[in-house]
Amino acid sequence: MIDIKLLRENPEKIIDALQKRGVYGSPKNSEEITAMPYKQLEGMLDIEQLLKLEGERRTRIKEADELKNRRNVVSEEIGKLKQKKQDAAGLIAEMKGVSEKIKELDERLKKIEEDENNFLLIIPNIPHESVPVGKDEAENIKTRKWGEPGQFDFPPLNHWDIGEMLGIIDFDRAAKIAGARFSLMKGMGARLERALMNFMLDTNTSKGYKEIFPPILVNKESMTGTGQLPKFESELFKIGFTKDTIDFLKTKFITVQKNEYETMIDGKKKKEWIHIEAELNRMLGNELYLIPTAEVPVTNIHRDEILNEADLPIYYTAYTPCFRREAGSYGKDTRGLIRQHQFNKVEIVKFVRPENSYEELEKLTRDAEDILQRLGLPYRVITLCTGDMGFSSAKTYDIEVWLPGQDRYREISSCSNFEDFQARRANIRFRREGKKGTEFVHTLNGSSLAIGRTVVAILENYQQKDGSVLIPEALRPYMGVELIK
RNA sequence: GGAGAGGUGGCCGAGUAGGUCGAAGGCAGCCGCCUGCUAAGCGGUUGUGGGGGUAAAACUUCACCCAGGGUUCGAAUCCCUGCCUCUCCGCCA
Repeated sequence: MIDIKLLRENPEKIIDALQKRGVYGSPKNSEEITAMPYKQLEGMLDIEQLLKLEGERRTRIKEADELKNRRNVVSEEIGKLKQKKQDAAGLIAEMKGVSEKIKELDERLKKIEEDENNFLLIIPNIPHESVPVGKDEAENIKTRKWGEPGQFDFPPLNHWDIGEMLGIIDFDRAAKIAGARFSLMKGMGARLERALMNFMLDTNTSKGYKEIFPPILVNKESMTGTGQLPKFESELFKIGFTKDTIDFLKTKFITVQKNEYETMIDGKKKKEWIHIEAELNRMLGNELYLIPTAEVPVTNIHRDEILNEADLPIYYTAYTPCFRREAGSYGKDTRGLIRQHQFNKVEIVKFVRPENSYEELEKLTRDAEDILQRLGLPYRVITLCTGDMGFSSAKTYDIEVWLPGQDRYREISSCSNFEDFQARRANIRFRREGKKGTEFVHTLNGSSLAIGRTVVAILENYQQKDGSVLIPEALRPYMGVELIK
């Protein structure tokens, strides 16, 4: 979330950021924004509208606070009068009116704050000044390269062919069990997943990352904290009813907010009441989401906490399965392990002081690269441009691994500094030694690495002419074999 | 799933026949004093967020005693709903 004070004082900075990301402008439905800011999800962000909301918010606060002050003062007087057994009927009558007025104002204020907050939640982060300005992935910058793509004296195969030939990946049965974009790993394939997970976790913990094994179902607050919600709900798997279903039911029942029905209790007919809208909201509030990345539960470990300066930096690493709907990528990567609804990943997450978060981003990226180096997989590092960066990120490096079967580099890790964007949403603060007040921490994370894609890289880079696959040396202790054949 | 108990400031812990409670007391922390040093002792001080105010402070005001509603002139205190924790019974990996 962006800082509302920054918006107030330097709106041009926010506008500039949105322009660089290509999402600034007046939406067509501007008259609807106040009521439903999320209607802008696919469109442009009209900052002037937001400023108007903010101005109104402050006016209303002033009005309500003055009345509340009056109520507090007079109520105390009434108390004193009553103790002295004196008459206070006049004051009480007056306060009755004041309280009603306050209630009215508070309701309006609440609505304004909801609208404003909903708006703030869909504004992306401000890119760091070092991020190249560009409109899409074509303008990303190749930052560095490690290793050279290997030369093969035979035509290298795709990983799915290798996997099926070796009998270690079974896509057909995975489709039978679950559907498209799922995989079934068998024998040395399953073993390879497990080996990579342990190898990555061991490597990270040896560098001081604390190992975490978090819940993989999380609530709405956690998803909002890291930025997946409200904007990217369609990317997530959800347990229970979806928002669409609830919204549909609401439109059906909205005219009958209170329903009476008969029920049998102890053999007697009894009338009961139910608030349908309240019930639906409650159902929606109880939903859980499958995590798309360990970033979500791990970053939310410290949600609503005030950390000590001495606790920072905090380094975590976590293995989790990850779940993604991959809506809107129907034609892409339909074969193989590249794009799955469920995949494994080892993640690293950092909570740091603001002044060294960029230094920490470099270190974090190097730590992710180190895994690839130890596995002997050639890669390059890409600095994403403003138009290609994720919603929550201020700066992102993608690491792309060389895949001979596809004759190209493919993303295997994404390392980002979110600055205080997530910390503000998730309310993660720290207190400086000897200073009053609190500050938001900076959060960072990166994959180290996506395990499924690492399997792809190993199969394709280490394939042999006879169809077998050599195991990288660093992995042999975990695999127990040197070769899959 | 059934029965009961409870959720108060960094921690412990008062406060439930509603009124001056942001909240007694203790611990921890901070600042002084004292002491050769440490400890003990003495005095003072210490929450978060929003609004106004300021160059920044000072200052001022509102809100916050799990969350959301309600009753009331007024709620930590009363009522409803939800969430969480604990104990017992049942069930279960």
